[in-house]
Amino acid sequence: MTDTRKPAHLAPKAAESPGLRPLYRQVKELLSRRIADRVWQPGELIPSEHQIAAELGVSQGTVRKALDEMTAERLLTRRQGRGTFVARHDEARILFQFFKLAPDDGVAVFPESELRRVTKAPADADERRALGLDPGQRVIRIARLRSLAGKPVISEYLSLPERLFPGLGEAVAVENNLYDLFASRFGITVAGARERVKAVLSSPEDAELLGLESGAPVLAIDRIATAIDGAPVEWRRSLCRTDECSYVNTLR
Amino acid sequence: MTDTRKPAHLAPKAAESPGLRPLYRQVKELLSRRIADRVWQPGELIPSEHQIAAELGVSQGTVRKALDEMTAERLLTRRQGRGTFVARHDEARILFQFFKLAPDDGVAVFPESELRRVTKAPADADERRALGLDPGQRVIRIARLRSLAGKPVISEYLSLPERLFPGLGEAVAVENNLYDLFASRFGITVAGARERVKAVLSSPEDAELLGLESGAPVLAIDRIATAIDGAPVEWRRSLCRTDECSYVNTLR
DNA sequence: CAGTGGTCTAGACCACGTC
DNA sequence: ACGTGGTCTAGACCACTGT
Repeated sequence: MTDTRKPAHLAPKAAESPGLRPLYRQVKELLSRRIADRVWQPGELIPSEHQIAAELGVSQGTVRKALDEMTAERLLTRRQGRGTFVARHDEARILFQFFKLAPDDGVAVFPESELRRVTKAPADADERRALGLDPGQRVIRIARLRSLAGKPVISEYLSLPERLFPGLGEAVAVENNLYDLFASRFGITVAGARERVKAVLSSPEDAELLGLESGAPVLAIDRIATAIDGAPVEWRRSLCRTDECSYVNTLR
Repeated sequence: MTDTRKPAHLAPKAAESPGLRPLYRQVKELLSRRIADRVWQPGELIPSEHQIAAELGVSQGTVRKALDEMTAERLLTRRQGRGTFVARHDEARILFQFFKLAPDDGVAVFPESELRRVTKAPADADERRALGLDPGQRVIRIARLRSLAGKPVISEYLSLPERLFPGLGEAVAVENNLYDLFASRFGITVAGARERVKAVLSSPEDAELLGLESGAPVLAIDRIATAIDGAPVEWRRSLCRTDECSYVNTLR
């Protein structure tokens, strides 16, 4: 702490502007930006509440409220006695936050993945709509087969904006945990997603991949994943056989 | 405030017991019990933070933290300038919290419901497992057909422990919003649920009800709903055609 | 032991809704 | 004007972690 300048980026409270935001939200957004901009990187220990409070010229309680909300949004993890860390996309987190398919008997595990294809092409209409792209922008298309306990369960198709993932293609072959790869190689932290689930009849190709008779019913999960700033960064369609597992959702 | 006795039900902090809980959690559980026991009823205005703090002999900040968590769990709703209210199961809340089926184009609406059957019988093995019942305990079975914009979309089968819902059967015919009925007639507040979703082939009966060819794929949603205290109070199985709507889930 | 996050307190002022 | 919840502060002590 040799440098204790007060940025005073924050409006103390009663600014005359009508669209007024609480101090702790300003703190939260300032700190979120540091994560999004990789000033603070995944897994890193960030300064203590005291230090941040002193740096920004606000009270520790205000910083705490900001950090609490960021922790609730899974941007941070806090450990009493140790400090506050930028959250990482480890498999345990993915499993809890993003992977909703669980076996009907037994405990959920992270699936294995077999890469089938990686291609690049101009985004089609569906991809442009899902990812908010302009005509002519290109996407990377990935097809892979995912298995639980050695049995193929998910045939998955992803579309990624090529602009956000320059040079992806080799790395995806070896990396099973894609969101961790997005963060470590491309600086893109997936913060949330919206899924639409339907029951459909499997295509002949997917049925064969999954070891089903052609025309068997499968779950179709359409996901649009978004980064910290809310921008869409991935569109994926997962076709799942659900004879021995289910899409599990807890409503609270 | 003529009565300012301090119950002192609360261990101030450093009780010698090892399984120690923070004060605000003790407050939260005490207040949650008042809702579960209907001392405070749905829609009712509860005392102000100040009054509760004085009654329990804790600071306002501690009460606030308890109320904040209860609000996050949708037990309460707070309105600045008005006060804090016990949450009600109005249709808007159900739609947001418990009804995940949304049309692919257009905005989500609460479905209409047509009652098909109400019967009572000893719980079968599946029902006993789902609802935690002992052999011999009875259930109420309800079958109904639910529609969006006049089109049948969900064929639904419910099993309810008869012990919890004495005399249910007539009321269910007129009431579309079941969880509101559970609360107002039987004092049971549904607080959460766990759903398992699969893709299956529809039975001939369900296909006919939903206007599908026999064997068309449908979404099967298995739900176990729990009350404030965590006890299972409802098991339902919903078979949904998803050609024009989807099961929508937001991951954060 | 020092440093961290976690809890708790007491009090101030603000924004909102009602009277 | 008054009472409500919402924000912000300052400081105390506790519980946990590493040295």
